[in-house]
Amino acid sequence: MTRRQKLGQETSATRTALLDAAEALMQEEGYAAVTSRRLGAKAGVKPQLVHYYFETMDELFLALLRRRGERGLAFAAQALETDQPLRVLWSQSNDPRETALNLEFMALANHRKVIRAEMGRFGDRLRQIQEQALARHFESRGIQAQIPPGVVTLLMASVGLTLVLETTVGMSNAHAETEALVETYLRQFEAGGEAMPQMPAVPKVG
Amino acid sequence: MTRRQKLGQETSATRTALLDAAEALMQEEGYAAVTSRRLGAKAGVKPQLVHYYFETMDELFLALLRRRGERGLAFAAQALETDQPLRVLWSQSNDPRETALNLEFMALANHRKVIRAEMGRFGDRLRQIQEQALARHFESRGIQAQIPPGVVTLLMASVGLTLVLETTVGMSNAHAETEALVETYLRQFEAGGEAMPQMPAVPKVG
DNA sequence: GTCTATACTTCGATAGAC
DNA sequence: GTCTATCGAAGTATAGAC
Repeated sequence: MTRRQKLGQETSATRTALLDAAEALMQEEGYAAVTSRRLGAKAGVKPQLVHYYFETMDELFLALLRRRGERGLAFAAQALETDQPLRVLWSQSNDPRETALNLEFMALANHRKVIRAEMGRFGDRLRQIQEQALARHFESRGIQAQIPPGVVTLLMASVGLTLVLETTVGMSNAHAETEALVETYLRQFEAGGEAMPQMPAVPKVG
Repeated sequence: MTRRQKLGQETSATRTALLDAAEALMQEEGYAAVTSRRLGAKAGVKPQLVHYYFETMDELFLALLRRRGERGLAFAAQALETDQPLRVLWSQSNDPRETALNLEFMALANHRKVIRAEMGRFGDRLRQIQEQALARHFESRGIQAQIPPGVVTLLMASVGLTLVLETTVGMSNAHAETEALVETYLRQFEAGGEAMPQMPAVPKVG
C-alpha cells in the first residue's frame, strides 16, 4: 500500500462543493452521471480533485449518503416534534425530489455492498425515530392503537413512495381515491380518538 | 441523415442474445453496467453489434423494457384468472428479482423521457388488468367493496414493494406485523364475504 | 442483411509538482 | 496539505467490408 493515508479534510470548502455537485448531478441525471469529470466541471474544480478528497467514486457516494442521512434524520426528528406526527410522516413521504434521490441510492445499494449496508442503517434509524414519535403520541393521549406504530409508519411510507413514483411516470389511476382514503385516516387520527379503528367511508364500487 | 434505415431483424438470434444479456447485466450490476462492451462480452459477440441492432443504448433499453412489459402483462393477465386474484396480486408484488429490475428502469425513467413515457404506459396497462380482475371478482360474488379495486391494487403493490426494498437493505422492523396484517386481509377476502370491511385484530400497542 | 475495423471521447486512478 | 499532468482502460458510435 503506497496510498496516501490522509485525504482532504472534512471541513474543506472544495470537498463540500464536490458533494453538493454530486447531489445535484445525481438528482438531475442519475448516479451514472456522477463521474469525476462532470463533477469537477459542475463544482468548478479540476476532475482530479475528486480523487484527492475521495479515494474512489464509491467513497464519494458513501460520503454523500452519510451527509444526506444525518441531515435527514435530524430534520425528521425535529419535524416529528409536533402534535400531528402522522401528518408530518405523510407529507415527508411525498417529496418527489427526496424520492428521486433515494431511488438512485436504492439502485446503487442493489449492487454495492457498502452502500446497501449504510442505507439499511439509516433506514433503521429513521424508522425508529418515526415509530417512537408515533408511540409517544399514542401514549401521551392514551390511544389504544389497533395497528402498531411501526406498521403505520411503514404503510405511510409505502403509499407515499408509490404515489410519487407512479406520478413521475404519468400514472394517476386510483391516486385521488387513495389520497382521500389516507386523508380520512389522518382526520380521524387527528380528531384524537382511536388510531385507524376501521375503514372510513369511501366511494363504493359496483 | 445518412443513417441506415433498417437495423437488424427482431427475429435475429443475436438480437435476442443481446437483450437477454442486457437484462441479466442490469439485474446483476445495474443499468450503468449495460455498456456495448460488456454486453458484447456477455452475449459472446463483438461489442459493435450492439449498435447494429440498436441505434443507441437508449433504444436497447427501450426494446428491453417493451419485451419485459409485454411478457409481464401477459403473465399477469394469465395469473389473475383465478378465484384468488388478491393473493396473486400480493405474491406478484413480492418478487425481489422483478423489483430490482423495475427499480433500475424507474431510475432510468427518472432521467430519460422516452423510457419514462413507456414505463407509464405499461404501468397503466398492468394496473388496469389487475383492477379489472379484482372488479370482476367482486361482481361475480356480489361483493360490495368498501375500497375500490384500483385502490386495493395500489395498496398491495405499495406494501409489497416497500417490504422487498427494505429487506434488500437489511431492514426488517415491523415487517412481520405488516405481513400478518396483509395475511389477515387476504383470509377475510378469501372467506368470500366483504372486501376488507374493517381492520382485523392485530397486536395492540401500549 | 450481417458483422468488423477503427475513430475519437470520456472514464477512474496515480505519480509527482507546488 | 492541496492540486495537476498524464496514463491505460473503457465508453459510444460510424464507415465500410463481407
